[in-house]
Amino acid sequence: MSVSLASMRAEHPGIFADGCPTRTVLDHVMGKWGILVLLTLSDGTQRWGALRRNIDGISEKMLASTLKTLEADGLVLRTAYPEVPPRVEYALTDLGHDLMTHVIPLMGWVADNANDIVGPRE
Amino acid sequence: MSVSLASMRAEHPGIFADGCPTRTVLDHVMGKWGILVLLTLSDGTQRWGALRRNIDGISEKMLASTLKTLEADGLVLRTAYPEVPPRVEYALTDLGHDLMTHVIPLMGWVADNANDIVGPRE
DNA sequence: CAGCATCCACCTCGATACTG
DNA sequence: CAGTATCGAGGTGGATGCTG
Repeated sequence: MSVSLASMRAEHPGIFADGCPTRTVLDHVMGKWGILVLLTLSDGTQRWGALRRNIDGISEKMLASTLKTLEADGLVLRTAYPEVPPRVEYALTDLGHDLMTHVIPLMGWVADNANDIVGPRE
Repeated sequence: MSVSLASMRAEHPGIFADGCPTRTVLDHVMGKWGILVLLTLSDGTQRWGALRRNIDGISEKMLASTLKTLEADGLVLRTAYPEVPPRVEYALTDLGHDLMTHVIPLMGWVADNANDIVGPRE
């Protein structure tokens, strides 16, 4: 495991350069909604409607496109049941869970420190 | 330290809701450039010109506005020396270093897995 | 229920030029 | 060297209405 940008650069030359895959991952995962979707799914499999309700402020359009991107990235698994009415469930893949292993502590830090950062100003 | 979204919600009711400070922090830190600036600064104090060169693809405008936001957030410290020619140095604050403690491992994971995520498709 | 299609307002961002 | 000012294209994302 790398412990600094310099050591990461030593292992992966050109890392984080323009056009590097890491940039794409960053854009997908770190975007406005990506993290919130993944975070919500880290609580367990959920249906479309549940996601929509649990992620405050997200529109159907953004939920759909975010889920599609994350599914294509192999972080989210979509399972549609051929029933009437339709039922579709979303869950994290193993890769997604692995990612959240690192993201959850970060979110914990953000939750603990958000008021110190934003609070004094706004 | 929380280990799940549910436990975070137990500690901080309304966390990650619309308008919650965590949303603002997420937008600042996780934006396209915020993470890259913080990551570059985690290697140590750097001057404006060095940052511009080290962060591939960033424009002067975005570097300026990103630095201003992060400085206002208390994550980055700006020090201007009253010299001719001007010299300005940027460094992480203690809060910034604390944040990067959690971000660096995540970036390591991204570096190791980016090809698995993006590679097969693009 | 779980979406997709369309429209469009905003806002981010890059390019360029200029300043102390 | 370290920025600021201005402009304009393009993308993000919200609102609405419709479908299987």
